[in-house]
Amino acid sequence: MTLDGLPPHRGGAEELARLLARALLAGRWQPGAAFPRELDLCAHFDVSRNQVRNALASLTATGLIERTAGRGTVVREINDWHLLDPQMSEWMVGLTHPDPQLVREIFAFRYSAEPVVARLAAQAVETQDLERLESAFQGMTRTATDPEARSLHVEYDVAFHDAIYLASHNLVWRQMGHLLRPSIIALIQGSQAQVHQFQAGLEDSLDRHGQVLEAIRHRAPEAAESAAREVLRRTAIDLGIVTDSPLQSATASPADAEG
Amino acid sequence: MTLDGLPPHRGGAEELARLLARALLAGRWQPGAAFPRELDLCAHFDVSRNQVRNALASLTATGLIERTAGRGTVVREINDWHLLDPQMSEWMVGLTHPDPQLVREIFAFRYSAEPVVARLAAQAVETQDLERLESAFQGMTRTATDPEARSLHVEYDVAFHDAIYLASHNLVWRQMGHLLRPSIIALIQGSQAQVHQFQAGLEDSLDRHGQVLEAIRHRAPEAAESAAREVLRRTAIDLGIVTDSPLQSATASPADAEG
DNA sequence: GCTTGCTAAAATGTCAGACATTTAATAGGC
DNA sequence: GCCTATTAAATGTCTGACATTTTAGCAAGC
Repeated sequence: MTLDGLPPHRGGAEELARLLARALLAGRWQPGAAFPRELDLCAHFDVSRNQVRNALASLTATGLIERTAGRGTVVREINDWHLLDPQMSEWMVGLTHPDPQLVREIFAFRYSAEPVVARLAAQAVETQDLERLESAFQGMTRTATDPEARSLHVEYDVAFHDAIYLASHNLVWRQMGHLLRPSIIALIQGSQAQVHQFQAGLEDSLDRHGQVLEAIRHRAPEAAESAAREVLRRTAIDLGIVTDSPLQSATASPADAEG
Repeated sequence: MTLDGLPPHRGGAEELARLLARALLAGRWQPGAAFPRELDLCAHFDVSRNQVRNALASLTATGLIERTAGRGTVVREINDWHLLDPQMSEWMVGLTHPDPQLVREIFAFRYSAEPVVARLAAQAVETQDLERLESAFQGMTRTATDPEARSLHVEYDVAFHDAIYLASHNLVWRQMGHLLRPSIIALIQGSQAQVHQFQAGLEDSLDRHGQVLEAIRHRAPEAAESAAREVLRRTAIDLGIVTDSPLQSATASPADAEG
């Protein structure tokens, strides 16, 4: 596979890295396949070798590619990707055709993790966290009825979930807020077709979010945990993931992913 | 703070990055403080600017430092560290004096997450996963009685827990196996003093690990979840973390970390 | 025929020096 | 006193040459 069709780029090595990363995330190269050589990239994008090397260094750090002196650059398989790297999340945002498997896997993770995080949040929450949660929730409410403000609504949605992770007051958990962004964005893109249905579901979704907020406000761990689970059930529907126990369906049949 | 006392290094930029990272992890510089300039590092370690820049690029990617053209390099605070980056875990291994807060935070995470992962593992486990688990458990058993083989025992311990994460068959969860290594290593180092007590506790620990294995083998999610929790309770004791509800104590008092 | 070893090619890795850009401090003019 | 140019200091970038690692090919020798 060559570089044909990849758009030109303006700006530094970051832009180039983003470009290549998104091509990789979209599955443009098979795992194990050879990645273009440095000089070819220099020629194709008309940039210095320095920029190419910096960009490739980022891709290496996120586990997308593997480089060996003398042999060249090869594309790594999806199991080796550092999905928890914030950089990776940035690259995923706005991906026009995200890998459906990736969306499912990330959601399955959230479905199992987020209730626990909500429980922790209810135990550790402080004033500042509540302010964040309330602000985000109010933003969601305000932008719910206006179809024009959908992208803004998504931002508040991300902020709300991120606030839950932050409220856990754990150094590790709070880093995972990044994962929300691509996941929620994918949600919004997937449901572009059925807007009416979307509007109907929004009320339900909003209500469930509110219950999480209330549970955390009252420092009720059990309630927060189950309320968060309810939110994610709603999200599963919107994502088009099988409605009953999406967790099972997403994790119990990876036999073909063993290689 | 200068570079005085940092040992010389032989070998590439990776070694240099490791050296600097461990100094940062050990708290040699205060958050927000200025990090040495490129040319100073070149002079002190007698390496090319290229190597220094490559090393600093790694530190930037893991969120340890922040660089700005013209201003210089500053040390970031612990909240911004990418604790989930595999690179970071590598750097942490064998840290002689790990930050106690860090150990507590990582353990608090494991305490909340690992039971859920064990539950998933019991649902998604396959033959290959069971083989990994059994192999690791047998290794733990074999090396339990011999005080000489303690470091080997730790390796099997890490392998056992990693196998649980792998058995979840989720792309996100399975990446977190890295977090185990520094956590478990810290455990072994912390209990170096009371060896007798250690030997006594080992039997208990081993027994609890075995119950997790059995629960997963029988595909019993509930049992796996509570068995995993029991393992971590034992670990909490060995880590010297407060025995009752370590989760609370580790997360409910971060008021001083707010800045 | 098989192995061994040398050689050459191709790829990534490293170096050194000059130059560009960004930022902050400083001096001067009004 | 405020605004603006100048200067210094730091990181960022470019370029060309060279080093190192890996692979493949080919040839000599058993």
